[in-house]
Amino acid sequence: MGRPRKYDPDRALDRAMQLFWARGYHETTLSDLVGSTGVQRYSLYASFGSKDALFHAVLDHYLETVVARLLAGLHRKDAGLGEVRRFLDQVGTMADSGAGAKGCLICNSSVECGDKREVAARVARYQSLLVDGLSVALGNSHRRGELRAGLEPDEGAQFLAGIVVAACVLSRSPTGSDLVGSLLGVALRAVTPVLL
Amino acid sequence: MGRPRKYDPDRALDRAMQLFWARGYHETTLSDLVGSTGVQRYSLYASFGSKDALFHAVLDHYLETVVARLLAGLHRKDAGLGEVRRFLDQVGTMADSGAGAKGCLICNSSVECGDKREVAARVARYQSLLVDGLSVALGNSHRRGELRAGLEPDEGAQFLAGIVVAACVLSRSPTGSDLVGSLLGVALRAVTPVLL
DNA sequence: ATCAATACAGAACGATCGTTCCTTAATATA
DNA sequence: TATATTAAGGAACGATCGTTCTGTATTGAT
Repeated sequence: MGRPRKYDPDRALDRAMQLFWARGYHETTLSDLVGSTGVQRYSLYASFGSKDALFHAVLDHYLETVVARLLAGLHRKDAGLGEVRRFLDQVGTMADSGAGAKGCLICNSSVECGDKREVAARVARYQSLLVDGLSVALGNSHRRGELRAGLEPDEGAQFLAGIVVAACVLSRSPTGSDLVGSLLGVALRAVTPVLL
Repeated sequence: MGRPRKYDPDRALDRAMQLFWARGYHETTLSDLVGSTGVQRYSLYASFGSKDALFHAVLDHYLETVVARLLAGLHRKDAGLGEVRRFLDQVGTMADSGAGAKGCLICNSSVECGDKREVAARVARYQSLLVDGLSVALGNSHRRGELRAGLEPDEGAQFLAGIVVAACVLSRSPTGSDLVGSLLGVALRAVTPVLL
């Protein structure tokens, strides 16, 4: 009953995500969101409650779409070093996307407002998704003898998770993105056997 | 001539640095700075010009004090793998400093407002200081045969610079700081010879 | 056709931001 | 001692922030 809404909330959520991703939480204003989504202020509040609540919804949306898609390969039961390599390649490609690289929304938000409980929870979830996926893949690799000698799968997973975070952060700065190639290359070699 | 100022500008700069470091640019207000430095608004403007200008001065101050002290060992002419190890140990200690870990002011600022020219310039300077210092040390190590076979010094320097950035970023989140140990440990092993 | 319910559109709100003005106090110099 | 100069202290400014209110339009149900 009542007048039907003229906009698609999911579409608005996606546009809001792009904005927060590119500009960060503080530099994204309600006016920006209104302009980019085409949804009026009041309607945004009716749908999401507040700027903070919208931001949290955006973080969840990011986890469910961008992160899930990126980690899909790693969470396969039989994932191995091949999936790890493909995953790192994807990260490298994102970092190489030029001057407009936005990095990772979760990593950015962790630095910018990680002291807020609701954000910290999403950051924790992101990190555990990342570490767990890598851990599964490296565990399989370990059993198959594809892993660097002396490297525990969990240790390698924590290491590579850190590498990914670094790649995301570095990709946001013009001078930093030059480092991503070496970072990912050496990291991958560090987990693969010497004779492979 | 004229009334002498009651405060020490350098002391104020240092207090301002602590505040920006802990809270970031956007969440640090002029009122916060007045409260923490004990210097009145007008005097802050007289000394530094604006919030932005103060922030840039703070970044320079950070580079000249915190970063310079941290990199001092690496920039010694005869620096080698020992200095690299000590440097990474210091980074790890900073990351382990508990829940109140602030990470690195430059890395934080790069993520939060790296799109501003004045900030990007400091970020670039930071990254080149880091890479150059590591490059010198790894170059010496290479000549002494202390470096992992097949690893170019410059490539290793870029790799380790990325590791440092990751450690700084991860140290700001409670769940991330758990990863720093593995990150630094595996990274150090990745640049040292297998039989060492 | 009428009514209840919902959304739209935009004005307007209080709070807070960075910044500046104004008065008073304190010093160096003449 | 008188004066010029600079800083302190605090009120006040315009702008912009996130948020809410008001009136109108548009639908489903009775």
